[in-house]
Amino acid sequence: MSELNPVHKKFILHWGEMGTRWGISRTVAQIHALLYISPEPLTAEEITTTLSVARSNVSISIKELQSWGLVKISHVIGDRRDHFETMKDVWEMFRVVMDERKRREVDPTIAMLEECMEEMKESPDSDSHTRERLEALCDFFTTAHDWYQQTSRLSTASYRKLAGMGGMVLRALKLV
Amino acid sequence: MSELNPVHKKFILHWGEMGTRWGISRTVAQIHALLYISPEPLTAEEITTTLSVARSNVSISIKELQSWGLVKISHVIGDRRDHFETMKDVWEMFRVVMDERKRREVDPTIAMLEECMEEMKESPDSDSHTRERLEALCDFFTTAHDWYQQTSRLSTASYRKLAGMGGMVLRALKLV
DNA sequence: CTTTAATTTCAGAATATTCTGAAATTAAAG
DNA sequence: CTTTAATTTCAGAATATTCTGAAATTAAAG
Repeated sequence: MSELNPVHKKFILHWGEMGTRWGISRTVAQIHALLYISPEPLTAEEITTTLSVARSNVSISIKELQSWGLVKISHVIGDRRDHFETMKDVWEMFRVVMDERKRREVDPTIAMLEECMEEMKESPDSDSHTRERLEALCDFFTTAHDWYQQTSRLSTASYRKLAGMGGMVLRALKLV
Repeated sequence: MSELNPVHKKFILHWGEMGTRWGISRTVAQIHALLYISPEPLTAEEITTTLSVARSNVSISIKELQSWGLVKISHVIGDRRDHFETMKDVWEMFRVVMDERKRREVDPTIAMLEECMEEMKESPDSDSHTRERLEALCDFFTTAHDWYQQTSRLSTASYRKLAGMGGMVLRALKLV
């Protein structure tokens, strides 16, 4: 895995670019891509040489991936270095990312909106327009949050089943 | 709307920060927040003074919001300036954002994965591990894509209904 | 305890992004 | 056509982010 073929390169570079569009640093996303296609866990040193980035950058980026719950340390007997690997189940991977984004961004946003609405109670007559808008947003986020709570713990197989039945479900519910 | 009260400020600042976490510039997100809570369309000049940013920054940021389909121009008789407004339906708003992100990021990623798989056909025996991983990713994205195609055109009311029935649906499908 | 490999920290360099202000352009009004 | 308000463009400043390389720390091996 230390010499990348053209397909490896293409995938890793693309994944790195996508990362930057979603607020993830390029290196973090590239390391994730590399670990994802690597047949076995890699050491920090191997990642360094394969991606041509500084050793320290790899260290920090791996910490970041660990904080997202995307990378785990594994060890090899007779080798004292840390080896890193990422989950291979794509559905699980996206669930982990969604969970973390919910925790980091959606939850604080709901909290902020509730605080706003609390503060607006003190001057109840004025600014009914703002109240209305913030209520609509809060309502959206809490509904989405509830839906997510109900579905996020489904197994990969259930997700697939649900996705496959999409059209049927909607028709049965007379939503289409 | 040119003098912001504490709740307005809180909301706009928070929305701006959230933007940066998702690859949107702070000003772009703040303008979106301001227009969202504004009872009527605003001119670029009004946005400039309210948010204390350069006029040119407002111009560029509004172009960006327009490219996302989130901001529309409206006109007032007897006033030759452009007035800007954003949609007030939150569900519609997120649908528009999802559509655009799909177009800009998911579609190119699926295309990239398909290209990779095409290129790997030429050396079919080697690297079955990479092929497997890329196939899993491609499968995930296309399934999610299909599901999205089926559900994204639902009305706001249908979304709400579906979200409300979440648990029931899953039980009926024996997924829980 | 000493040696050495592995890892982390962190100041500052490199880079990328965002923003400003002046100049140029566009277009409405007269 | 001329004037003027409105808007856009864009070079470079300001800022934020990412990355490097050296130094410090940690911890395994002997």
